[in-house]
Amino acid sequence: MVTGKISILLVDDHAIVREGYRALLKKQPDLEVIAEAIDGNQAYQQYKLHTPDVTIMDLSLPGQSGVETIARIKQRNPRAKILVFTMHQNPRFAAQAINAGALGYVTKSSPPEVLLNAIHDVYSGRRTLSPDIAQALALEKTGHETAALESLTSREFEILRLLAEGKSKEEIAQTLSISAKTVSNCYYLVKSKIGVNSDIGLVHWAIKMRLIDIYRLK
Amino acid sequence: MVTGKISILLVDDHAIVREGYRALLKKQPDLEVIAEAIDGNQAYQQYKLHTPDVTIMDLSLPGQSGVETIARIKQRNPRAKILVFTMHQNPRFAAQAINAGALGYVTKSSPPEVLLNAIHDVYSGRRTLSPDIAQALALEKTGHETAALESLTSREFEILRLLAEGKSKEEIAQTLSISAKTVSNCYYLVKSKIGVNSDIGLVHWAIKMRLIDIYRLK
DNA sequence: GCTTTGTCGGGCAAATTGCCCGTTGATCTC
DNA sequence: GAGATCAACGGGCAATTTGCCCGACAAAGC
Repeated sequence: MVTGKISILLVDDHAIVREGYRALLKKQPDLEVIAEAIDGNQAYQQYKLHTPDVTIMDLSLPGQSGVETIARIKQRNPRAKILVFTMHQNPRFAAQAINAGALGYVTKSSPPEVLLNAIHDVYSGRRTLSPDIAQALALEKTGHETAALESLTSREFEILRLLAEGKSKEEIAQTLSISAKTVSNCYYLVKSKIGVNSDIGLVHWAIKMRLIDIYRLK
Repeated sequence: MVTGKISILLVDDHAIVREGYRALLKKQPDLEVIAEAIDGNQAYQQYKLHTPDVTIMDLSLPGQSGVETIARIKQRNPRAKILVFTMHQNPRFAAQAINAGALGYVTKSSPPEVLLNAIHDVYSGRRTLSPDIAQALALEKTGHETAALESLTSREFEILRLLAEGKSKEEIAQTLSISAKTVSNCYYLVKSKIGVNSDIGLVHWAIKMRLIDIYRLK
């Protein structure tokens, strides 16, 4: 950048949050917000247009999800530096975002300094997690219910999530291009692995494990 | 107030959002933030201390929920003017908040002017809803979801709740001293009445309708 | 009176589950 | 590089559950 400042693309659908960003970042002489977006598509377009040094992104966006948007941006530019800034304290969300290519993950309940530090970390290519998420991820490893979760293969996990979200086995079979029978078998394995014996138990488990966001259903 | 300004208590657990509020409200000569709180308890204490003209409150707070906090404040001072400002676009949340005593409900995706207008409305004792919520509530009245809920008989309702909580049909049959077959038939009727065709859909529906409290399960 | 409505259950074909199996291909190991 | 392991896939089939029908009975409404 000619200015020597770190250029930032902000992605958040809440006006008040963008207002907060501007107020906060304006005080920082080395940071400059060069563009904003309110959903995943806009974010991608703005990214293409400006190629900012750092993209700060919320995960709950209207339409295309934050995780999908991260993946899209990373596909275009694998060196894109993306910092997730979200209200979700669920370590699974963090894991998903990082897998999709985010370099950092900070929760909105963090103090402003944590965000500012994270921006600099991410700009320098360093991975960064806010303390609450780091702790949650560490604690999650020790819980016994998560033992079950980790025994699931990625395919099982995927199918479990789709089922818990309410997709039918046929829909899943179609979207994944596999037979309904495989979905059914996989479902059976998942239920025995997580120790439930009904669809309803499965949904409860998925909710307790925060695999699905019940407020975003339909 | 001696200042002649509208005094405001801000309740939100996200630092960036409070930052946004300050930046936004600072531009308004007639509004003044006199206190902030990051959870329900603090909100109540600050309310007692300052008795602000208007309390702006998020619903998702750590610990005690926003709705409970509203009720507590209203219990102390029934004339308290509370404006809910939250990300939740679910009209059921709005209905709950209003029942608890909130005077207004604005979503965080609303433009800043909507929030500012709402503050003035609430200060003047007028009920106010952001357009998206007003529309959703209006639609909900006519929507067949609540119609379905009201078409259920008390027995069906009871069985639906037990099922959604994860009880098996045999357990329900035993506790209600009826045959499992009757539970099954009832279940069938309920599903057709509420318009779902799977156990999972039923749980989702029950959650959306707040029939069960998922965080209180086991 | 008579009709409606809620609760209760039987019956039975169709669909689904529970649990087994084998095949493939990738990765790991010795 | 031969052999073991394991994820992903899907077939088979008995046992269960479902979807959707039916009728019985009692209470409430006109």
